[in-house]
Amino acid sequence: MKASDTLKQLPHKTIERLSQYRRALLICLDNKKDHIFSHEIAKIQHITPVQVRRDLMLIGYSGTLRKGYNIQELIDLISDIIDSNRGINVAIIGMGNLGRALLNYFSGKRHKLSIVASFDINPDKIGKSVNKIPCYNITEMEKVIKRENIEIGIITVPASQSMITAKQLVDSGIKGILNYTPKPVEVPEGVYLEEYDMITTLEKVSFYVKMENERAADHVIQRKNQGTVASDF
Amino acid sequence: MKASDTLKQLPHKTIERLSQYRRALLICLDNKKDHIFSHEIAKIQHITPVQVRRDLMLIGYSGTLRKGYNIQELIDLISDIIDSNRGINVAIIGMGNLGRALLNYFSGKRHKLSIVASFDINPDKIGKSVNKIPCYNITEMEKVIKRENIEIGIITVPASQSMITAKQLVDSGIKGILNYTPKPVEVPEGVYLEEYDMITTLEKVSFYVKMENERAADHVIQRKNQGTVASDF
DNA sequence: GATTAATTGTTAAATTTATAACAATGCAAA
DNA sequence: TTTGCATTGTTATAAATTTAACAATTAATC
Repeated sequence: MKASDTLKQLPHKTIERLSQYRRALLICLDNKKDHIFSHEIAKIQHITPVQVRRDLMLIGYSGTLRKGYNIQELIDLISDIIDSNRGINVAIIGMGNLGRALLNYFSGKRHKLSIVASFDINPDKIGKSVNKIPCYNITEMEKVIKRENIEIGIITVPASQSMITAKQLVDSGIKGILNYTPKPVEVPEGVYLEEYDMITTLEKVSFYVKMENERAADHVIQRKNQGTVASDF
Repeated sequence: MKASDTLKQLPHKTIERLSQYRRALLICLDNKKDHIFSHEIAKIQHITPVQVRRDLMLIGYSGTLRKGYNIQELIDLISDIIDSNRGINVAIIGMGNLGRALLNYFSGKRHKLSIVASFDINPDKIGKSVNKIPCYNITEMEKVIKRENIEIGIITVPASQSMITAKQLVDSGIKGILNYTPKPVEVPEGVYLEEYDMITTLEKVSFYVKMENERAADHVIQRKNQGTVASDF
């Protein structure tokens, strides 16, 4: 089995963490250190050192005993694995606040992942540029996507438009879609889809805060009961 | 064991899906149907019907055989589970594009989860309102958080400020933090933290698109090789 | 009224993911 | 130089999550 085959079987969670390791390592580069221990990476990412070592084992990277991992080497290896050699072009559909936020956020962050176009229906936006990325009319989607060799589309239109937008993207030959609207879309086999709705994350935080509140309240009740029992003596 | 204890042990993934089910069900409410099958929910969420049924089993909800689940009942039950009775107040720290996007996105969406304040350091923003939510100076954070009984903070400041912001939130007595910056933060025990970096999701899509491209290229090579072999005869 | 097909609810099995255990190694201190 | 200790790499175990299997049941059809 080729090395590339092994990489194809990397656990999904490992892929996510590799992206996060690289991000953390890029920040570490500034700090004049050239090596980092598994427990240091782990601390940053709120996970265990074992998990870090196991992930690195899976991608075949070896550190130096009692010295840790070479930061630059590790960044390069992770980049080899998760980046595409020739680079991948991305478009954002919907230049509202979220679209602009993503555009600012990504601009120039990754060599191999470039946002090269945005789309909107608002005439005030069409024809202008944000961060040097031109905004096209949505009606030109297929033409631009093919011309610019765009493979990934990020959907940040209003929820009511998410499905039609996904269909347009698919019809334009897109390979992957990242949907930020709260309305799930459907894509045919062969198009990779990631749904990401921000309300779910907030509701999850809310749930665990609620749980913690209730747990704390229960403890108060228990202490009160104990107190009552004790005073009976 | 009390029913509430069972709920405390709901798998994390089930919590996330419950939030998503509710969102989907709320959309379905419009469509004049009053019942929905597990396979219909599953289709919307890109998961299997079994998973849906199993999640609903865990929260103790029973549907009607061959008729499905009552949409309104199910919405109400999920709300009972994931919402806090008395409601939870939320603040957004950082009124850039992302902060504004989240504010617009959430406004009025959930009864029990209200964004009640935002913070920034830009004098042009302080004192004004977006979607009727006032923007305060970050220096007033502790005062406002205590006065407004804010329990959750969403961090959308520039990455360089994420750590100091998290510390301020913790010092103000926050219970949960949702960090949207690419720089992980640290919080003490008892504060629930969810990191969400948008670049990880995009890089994951990118990785699987790359893999699919390589797989397709491999197939072409295989076909070519087969062709070559065949032509030898 | 009997039969068929579809759907739920639940237990069991499989898969995925995370953690623990520990041998091997080599740096640092004695 | 030797000893102790921290750290890696890896296998084994455990936990979490998903999927499968299937009995039970009821609505619709014949």
